[in-house]
Amino acid sequence: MTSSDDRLQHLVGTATAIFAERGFRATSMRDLSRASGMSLAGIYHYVRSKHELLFLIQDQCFTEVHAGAVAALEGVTDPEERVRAFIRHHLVFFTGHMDKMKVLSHEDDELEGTMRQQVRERKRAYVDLLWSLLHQVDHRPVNPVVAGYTLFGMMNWIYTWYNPAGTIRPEQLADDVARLFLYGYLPSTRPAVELAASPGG
Amino acid sequence: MTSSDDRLQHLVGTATAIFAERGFRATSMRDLSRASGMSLAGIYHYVRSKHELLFLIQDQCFTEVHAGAVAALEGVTDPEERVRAFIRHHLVFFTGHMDKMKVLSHEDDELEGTMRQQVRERKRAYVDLLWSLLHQVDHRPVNPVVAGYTLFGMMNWIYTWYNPAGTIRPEQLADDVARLFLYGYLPSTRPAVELAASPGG
DNA sequence: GTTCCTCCCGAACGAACGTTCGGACGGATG
DNA sequence: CATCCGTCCGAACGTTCGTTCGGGAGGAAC
Repeated sequence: MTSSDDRLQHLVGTATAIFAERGFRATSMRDLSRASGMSLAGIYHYVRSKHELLFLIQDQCFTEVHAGAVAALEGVTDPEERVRAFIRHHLVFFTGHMDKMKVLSHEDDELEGTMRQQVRERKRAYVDLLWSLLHQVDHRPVNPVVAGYTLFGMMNWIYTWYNPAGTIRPEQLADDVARLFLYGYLPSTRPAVELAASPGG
Repeated sequence: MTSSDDRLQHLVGTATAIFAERGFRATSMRDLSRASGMSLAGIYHYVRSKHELLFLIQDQCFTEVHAGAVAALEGVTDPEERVRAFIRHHLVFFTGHMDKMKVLSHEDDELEGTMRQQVRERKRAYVDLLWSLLHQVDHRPVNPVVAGYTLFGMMNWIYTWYNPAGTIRPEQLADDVARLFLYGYLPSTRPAVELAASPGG
């Protein structure tokens, strides 16, 4: 009888959509009740509090995106290609799950105590993965700490402007960001051909 | 008798600090009353609503940062240098006014109606300024829209990690980000000397 | 001395919030 | 049949919220 688990996941999904649209604080349990079809009190059968709902979203999402990144790196050996693979996976995942990722990015500071700690740990694991990738490519003059946070900024900021229904395809976005981060905005002396010849162009 | 204006600015300053620390929605008017030394009702002598307080912060800050950028560009003619000057100004201003800028970045979607519209216009003017700068440098293969939003992501994300009391100096941060955006993380074939020789190093 | 205006506040208002209480329903168990 | 347990809910509880009300204090105007 997984129907109980299904109901919980339905609730988490509804909460994700509304938290993303309206923000965590601005969303009331009555909003969630209305949108999920459950009664106000019924929600508390599945979840201890409103904060636990946010915790479930963030915990699941970090776990998912971390596992996805690890899988995307499998078999890729060239350090530069590994960075590119990380960026590509992050952005394709992000654009494919905008509401989850917006809740991850925008409601970063709402949890407290144990829940906060556990999400922080999952986040740390994911961030450390990028850190290790960045240290394994040659980066002469740039502070790698600044570079890492800056890359996350490039990628995570998209929840403020990217429209999945628009003309920019996720893979194209991922390639642009990867090229931007690795080679910069100005035309470099590196062969542009090798970049334009990437699959799916 | 500017003492009334002073009191208002004191209030706006207090609100900026608390909104930045706790978030707009999580801050109550009673919090502001306590922190500003004014009575709860007294606040409403200076301000029509809690939202107007947020509006004043955002409106003033966008105006200030836009004017600062225009001033920073004055006399700079080389297109590439103009982009670098914009980045440098944005980051030095940001690191120097972290609370204002956090409120600008994080509480972007809280206003409604006329106030929202006016802040949106000020923001538009500032963003358009960067847009025009980016179009005037050679950027062969990269989508300028993606590049512009990405650059803002690089810069605005710092409110999530940068510690002004830490070891990274604002000017160093600004130079790193500028170099990262223009030339990328990988060592380019451009002379690194010209970058290392920038003033203040 | 009366009126007016600016500045300011204690106290309250109505609404909305997250959460809990007590119990209803239905299938499984003995 | 009685009992129990997982599922679910209407109604309420206590709190906090943004805002308003009615008025006081004090200086300026006439």
